[in-house]
Amino acid sequence: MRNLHHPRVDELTLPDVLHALSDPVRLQIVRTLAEREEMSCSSVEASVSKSTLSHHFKVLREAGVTHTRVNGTHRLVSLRLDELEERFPGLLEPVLEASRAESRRAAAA
Amino acid sequence: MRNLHHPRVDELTLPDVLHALSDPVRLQIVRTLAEREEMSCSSVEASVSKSTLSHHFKVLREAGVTHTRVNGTHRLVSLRLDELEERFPGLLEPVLEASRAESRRAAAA
DNA sequence: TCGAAGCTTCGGCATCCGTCGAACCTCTCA
DNA sequence: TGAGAGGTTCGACGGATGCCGAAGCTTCGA
Repeated sequence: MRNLHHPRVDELTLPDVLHALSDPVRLQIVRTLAEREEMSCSSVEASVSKSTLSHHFKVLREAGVTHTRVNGTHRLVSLRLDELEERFPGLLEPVLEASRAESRRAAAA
Repeated sequence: MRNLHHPRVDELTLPDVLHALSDPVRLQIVRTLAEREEMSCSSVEASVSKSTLSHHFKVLREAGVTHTRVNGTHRLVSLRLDELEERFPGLLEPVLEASRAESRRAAAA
C-alpha cells in the first residue's frame, strides 16, 4: 500500500470522529497512542487478530484521528492532536481521560 | 410503554455514549435539547419518520445521554447533563460546540 | 536474491444499524 | 365513549461493521 489516504482537517466530520472513537479496541489504541507519540501497529496489545487490528487502524486514519507514515517495513501511527484540537476544540482530552478511567475501572474489577 | 429503562450513572460506558453521539440525527436532537432543557419527541425537526425518531430517542436514552418522563400524552426528554458530567467530565460540552459549529457550517453551505 | 517481518487486502460470515410503513397502545377531551 | 394526538413496537430490508484466516505486497537484511 503506497498511498495512505488522510482526510484534510476541514474534511473531518464530528459523527465520523465520534464513531471512530466508539469502539473499545480503537479507544485502547488511541489511549496508547496518547502516551507514546508514535507507535507501530504491532505494538498494541489487543485480543483481536492482525487483520482486525489493521481494520481498526484504517477506521481511525480515515476518520482523521490518526496519521500513519511508512518507515521501512513498518508503519508509524500517531494522533493528529493539533488538527483535532483545531477542528474540534477540547474534544479529545475528555475522551482520553474518560477512557483511561474506564480502563482503570476494568483493571480493578 | 410503562417502564422506561434508564441506566444508572455507573452503568454508562464511554463507547456506548460515543456511539449514541455519532449519528447526525441524534446529534441534532442533543443539540436541540441543550437549548431547551426539556422537549417533547415531536418537537424535533428532522427529515426522518416518526418511528425512526423514536428509535433514536431510545438509543440516546439507553446510552444514558437523555432522560425521558411521561407527561400525559407526551414524553418530555431532557439531557442528563449533571450525570454525564459526573461520569465523563468535560465530554459533552466540546461535542455540543463542535456540533453547533458543524451545523452552522452546513447552513452556510 | 531470497526469506522473513510487518501490514494490508480479500472473501466470508454473523450481527448490528438506520430506515420505513403499518399496527398498536394510552391518555385526553369533546 | 369514541376519536384523535403522541409515541412505541413490529417486521422487513439493504448496507455497514467486527471478526477471522489466508493470501498478497514491500522492504530489509543475510
